[in-house]
Amino acid sequence: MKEHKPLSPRQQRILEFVHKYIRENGRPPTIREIGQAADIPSTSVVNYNLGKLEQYGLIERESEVSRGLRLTERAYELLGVAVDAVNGVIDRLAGASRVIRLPLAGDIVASEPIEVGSDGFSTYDELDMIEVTAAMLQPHRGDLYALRVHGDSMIDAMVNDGDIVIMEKVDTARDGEMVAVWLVGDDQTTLKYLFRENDRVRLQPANPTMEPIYVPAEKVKVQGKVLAVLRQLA
Amino acid sequence: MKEHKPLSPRQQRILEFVHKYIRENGRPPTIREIGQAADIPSTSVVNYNLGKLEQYGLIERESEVSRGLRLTERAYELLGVAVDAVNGVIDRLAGASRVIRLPLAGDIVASEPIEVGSDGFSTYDELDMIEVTAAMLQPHRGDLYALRVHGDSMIDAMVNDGDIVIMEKVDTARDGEMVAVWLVGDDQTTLKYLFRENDRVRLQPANPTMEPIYVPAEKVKVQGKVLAVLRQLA
DNA sequence: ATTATAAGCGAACAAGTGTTCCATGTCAAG
DNA sequence: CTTGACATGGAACACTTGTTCGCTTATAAT
Repeated sequence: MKEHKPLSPRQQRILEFVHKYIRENGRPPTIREIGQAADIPSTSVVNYNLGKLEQYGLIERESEVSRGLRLTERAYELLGVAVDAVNGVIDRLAGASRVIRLPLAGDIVASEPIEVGSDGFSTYDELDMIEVTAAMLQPHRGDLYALRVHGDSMIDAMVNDGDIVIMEKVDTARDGEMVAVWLVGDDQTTLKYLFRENDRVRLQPANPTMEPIYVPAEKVKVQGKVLAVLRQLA
Repeated sequence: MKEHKPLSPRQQRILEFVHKYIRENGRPPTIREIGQAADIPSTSVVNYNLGKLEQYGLIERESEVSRGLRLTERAYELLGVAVDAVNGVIDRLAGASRVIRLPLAGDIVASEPIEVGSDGFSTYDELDMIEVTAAMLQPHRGDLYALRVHGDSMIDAMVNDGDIVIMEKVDTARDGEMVAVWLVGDDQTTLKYLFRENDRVRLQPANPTMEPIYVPAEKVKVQGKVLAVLRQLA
């Protein structure tokens, strides 16, 4: 029978961190990552405490292997996650609609109009999908798709190179909505807030320090409505 | 659109091995373990082929991190595990939650430092939670939390009033990472890319048309690392 | 046949990560 | 108060693991 003593606060923190790290990163943490998370400045103290957790049967270690650490069944019981895990899975399966998968339909660059298929994107390779939580998106009628921004030309829209823009496939928009428009004659796609003023259109940049542009209405082709912008930092 | 070519036999073997190894070991394999399993005697050939799989969107890698490798959704689908038994589904869901709930810990404004609870955000109202898909986030060690931007002061970070910033609670950062820093003396929070240069810090705006600022290192307090920016359009 | 590109390979190097050493501090038992 | 067990911490070391270099071979395109 393995020894079973109360865990020290540090050991408790280590165990919880390891569990969370594995769940969120798909691999165990390093000694140094554990030390940082548990406020232990010395790798030897982390090693010592891991030795204790191993002695208590809560973890298994592999010698001289990077990330050679795993939680045992006993650890999961101690952490109370067996039941939580099942409930979590049921919750997630039931709530599957909370994640929406969208086709990453291509790039958006200033010098080209947005090209999308006319049949609901079924022509796209289904493997290029983006997942977003439903809460990120407004109610919408048109099909949704995602575009990745290519280049610095969308800076006035507060959109960076590499950002992902979630679009609704519409060709009309209400005043105040942010849209992707193709400017006929200028041969340019731009993302701006759209306002109709008599027979021209005011296109208002998202950056409040920048001035709007005014374009004859017939030169503005709405190509989609912007619902969200997603930016991952490398 | 990501390149999508038929996988070479070696790439197929690598992918299958990686999947099996993760399932059976609870962590990704090393370059050398992959080489041994796929009969590839050279780590640079393994590295080359992993680069190809990454290019095809089948894996994600992390530079200079041991076992810094993960399979993407696309890879799981290509491997045909989406139609596997419930066990497989639970395995995937338990192993990599697709939705992560984060506390919306408050606002970020230029004139105040970021204030976060010291006890893992348990003090926050559970109704103020943000959900993001796991794919949006880099692997991380610190706790995560979300802040809503208040005001126009983050424009140089390409972040708008009302945007949500996903933060990792760290107080140190590597060069090139985007961080929230409190500038002592200036009484200002700013979001910028951080680079150390001798005894001062270069803070580089996200907007490529803007110039960096240089600050003595002791006046820079890192308050968190920016992992993602989410923007909902009204 | 030639050329360009893709893929392969061994070796060295760089960086990450686990282990060990040694000294010090804390605490409980006697 | 002393002693022994336990825990801590910094530093160095040993080893693991990822990346790069320079070259060769294979394959596809012309």
